[in-house]
Amino acid sequence: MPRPIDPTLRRARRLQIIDAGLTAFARHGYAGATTAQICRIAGVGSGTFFHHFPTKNALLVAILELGAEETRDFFASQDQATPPREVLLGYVDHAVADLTDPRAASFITMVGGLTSNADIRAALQADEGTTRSRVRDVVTAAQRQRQIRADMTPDRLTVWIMLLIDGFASRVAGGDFDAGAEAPLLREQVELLLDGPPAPDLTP
Amino acid sequence: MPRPIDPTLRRARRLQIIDAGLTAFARHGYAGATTAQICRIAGVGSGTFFHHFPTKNALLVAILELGAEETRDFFASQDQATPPREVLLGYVDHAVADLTDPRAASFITMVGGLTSNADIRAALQADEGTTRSRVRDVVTAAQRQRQIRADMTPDRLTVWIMLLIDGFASRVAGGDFDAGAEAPLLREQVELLLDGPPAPDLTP
Amino acid sequence: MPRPIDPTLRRARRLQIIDAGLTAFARHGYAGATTAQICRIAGVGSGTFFHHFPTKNALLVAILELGAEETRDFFASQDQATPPREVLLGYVDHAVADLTDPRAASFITMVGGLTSNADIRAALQADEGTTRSRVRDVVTAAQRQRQIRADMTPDRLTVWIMLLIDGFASRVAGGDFDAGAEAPLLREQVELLLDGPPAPDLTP
Amino acid sequence: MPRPIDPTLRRARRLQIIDAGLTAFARHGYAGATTAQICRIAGVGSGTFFHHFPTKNALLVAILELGAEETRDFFASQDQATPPREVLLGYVDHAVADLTDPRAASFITMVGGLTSNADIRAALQADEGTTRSRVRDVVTAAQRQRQIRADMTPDRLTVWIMLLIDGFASRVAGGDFDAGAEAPLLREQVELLLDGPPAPDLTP
DNA sequence: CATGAATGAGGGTTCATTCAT
DNA sequence: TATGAATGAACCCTCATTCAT
Repeated sequence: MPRPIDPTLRRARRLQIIDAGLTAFARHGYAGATTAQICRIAGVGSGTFFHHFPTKNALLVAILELGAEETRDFFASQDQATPPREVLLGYVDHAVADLTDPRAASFITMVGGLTSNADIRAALQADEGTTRSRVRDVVTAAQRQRQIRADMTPDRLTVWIMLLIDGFASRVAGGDFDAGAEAPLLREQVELLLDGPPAPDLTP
Repeated sequence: MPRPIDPTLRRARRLQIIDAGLTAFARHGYAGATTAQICRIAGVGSGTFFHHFPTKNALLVAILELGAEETRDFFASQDQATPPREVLLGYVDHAVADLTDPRAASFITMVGGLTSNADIRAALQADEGTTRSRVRDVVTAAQRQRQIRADMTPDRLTVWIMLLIDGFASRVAGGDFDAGAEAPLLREQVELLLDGPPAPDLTP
Repeated sequence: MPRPIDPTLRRARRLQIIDAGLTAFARHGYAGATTAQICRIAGVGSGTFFHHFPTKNALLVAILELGAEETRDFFASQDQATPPREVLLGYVDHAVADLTDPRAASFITMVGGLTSNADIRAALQADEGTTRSRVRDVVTAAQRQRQIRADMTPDRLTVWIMLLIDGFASRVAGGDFDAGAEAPLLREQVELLLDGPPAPDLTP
Repeated sequence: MPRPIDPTLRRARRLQIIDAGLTAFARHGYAGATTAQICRIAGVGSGTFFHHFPTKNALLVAILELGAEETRDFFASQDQATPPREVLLGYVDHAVADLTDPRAASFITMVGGLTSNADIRAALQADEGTTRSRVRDVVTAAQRQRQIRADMTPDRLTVWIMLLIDGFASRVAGGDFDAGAEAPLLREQVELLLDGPPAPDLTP
């Protein structure tokens, strides 16, 4: 007899473990988090963990991929008619919304420091690459429509937008910051970046 | 037998190990770096390591304290006559200069994700506190002298300055960034922050 | 609900798993082979495996018993009229024929090193005992009929015959040997054993 | 201050662990023996084990290499004047002497069944190769001096000598055999092999 | 003071076995 | 009956730390 196994259940277990991993990684860093902790948080046995993820590494990669997917979804769901500048600011809001979960902030911050392992590095770059290429496309469009400054390459502007978000995440992770309350200032800061410094007053 | 040990030598060994620790922590994260690696990099035996630092923890704390001391030195060496606004921008430059060492960038980024251990957390907060109180004092002075915007509390402005530096560090650590080349834009962005958005054009 | 299960089918499944076990045990040794490997080779799920064998141990025992049964069958099928010496040499040929399957050679070799587990040891001894008692009976008969040397006890001769077969298996397992090509030499060697060294030439 | 560490001590510890490994491997097979058992037998902590051998694999390899070295030593210490035939029989005696230690017999038997791991396989082949090349050289010399049969290639004769020793080991390991008591018969059987079957009696 | 051998708790991972479907 | 998800004991190995030399 074949197996009437509900794939939804499997998916759910996977997400349960992914969520636990997010918590543990955010709390203790990657190397500092133990699979035992993750299992305890997820409420599963160690065997179950490795039934779903071949290694601890793979769990991290899965988390990153989930994040990349979310990013892709965000950009895919944007109305083509929305002005690119609005899309960029919308992305910032979207990112901030994620950072409302302090675990996400810590996770993002700690993930930045991961360089030792090869396949983690690869996954990180893939994740970054996803975001960056999406953002850069919108930046390029916005420049073409003269909605933002044109004196910086799209790539550079993209990196700076991500810089602001990273810095924001870092502060949220540090706990000296309420993501919600500071969101408007982040938006403002991004707009200042997109507009560039005001032209010097040349009135005689 | 007396100990004619040259305290200079001892200090040198200490710094040698501290430097190795910086390298290893930056490369593998705190938990990921092993004392064996650190010893190898420093060129000392494990026994020597534990002669100078009772604990791996203690090494991290020492590195943080060294950083805090540098920060104190920076502010202590400032000419009282320098306008506070200039001091702030000078601090940003100072921070960027540190980040030219990619190890420093990685270290700072990864240190942000450390929350599990009690005495590390304490050392981190002490380090942060040092910087923050120094910066806040200067911010306060600058506001009093109307050199920067006054619509944000000194604390909030301080955090945001540090946010920009953290974001910068994160991007340097990520490798998509040349600290030297991007420094001017960081300065510009800090100035935009300090000035606030330009008043809307009210000319009739 | 009745169980109209075809016992033939069940027997087939059993053999399928037994065959997979032979392969896996030969390839990785008993402890080194995993039930997962065996299941994969047999093309069944782990649940099915444990439906047929309560234990990995039990599978090994079953394989051994199958071998013992084959041995019993061989001797049972011998024509009573055949001279015992011929039966012995026939048994050697029979054993070599089995060893043409390199899995069998590896299996036999590795099984020799199994001493830790109690019920495995018991099964091994039972298997051995079967062969040994059958061979010994024939040896005894051959001695009585003066077809082979009489200066060794039947038991000792039996062990030495098995020694030659074991050594042969070991070399086949090692891969430096083609069972078919070397079979005649094994036969010759057994005959030398059965005859003993030639009487010294006493001719004046 | 440098280290006055006695390298003899290190060597002794190594041998202590090697001996424990021999015991454990012989008793439970390679995969079946646990590093914990080995440590217990050797009377050292697990850390010490891995201080001396990077892996369990490496321990097995070390044991094999020790054996190969012994074999080399045996042949190196042979007087050049000894007739090659005597050297061969001397080697057989030497091998039997080793097999007096039942652990050695079990170890040799179980090692024959190891094929899964790459570097173990390599070490095994190196070990085998050592013995085989030494034996073959002597066989060749003996043939040249017409001390043994010439109707088999040196390689083939070599393999058959090793076959007899392997079979002997297997029976010692099985416990149905006293190595010392059976040694003469092994010698006899080897001689039968070296001489070949007696020429058929052609006297009319 | 410097060294590295020794330690053992703990970490990631494997695997025989159970059981709901 | 057949399946494979779930389990946790046990495994191999790592690593911070201790201590005799």
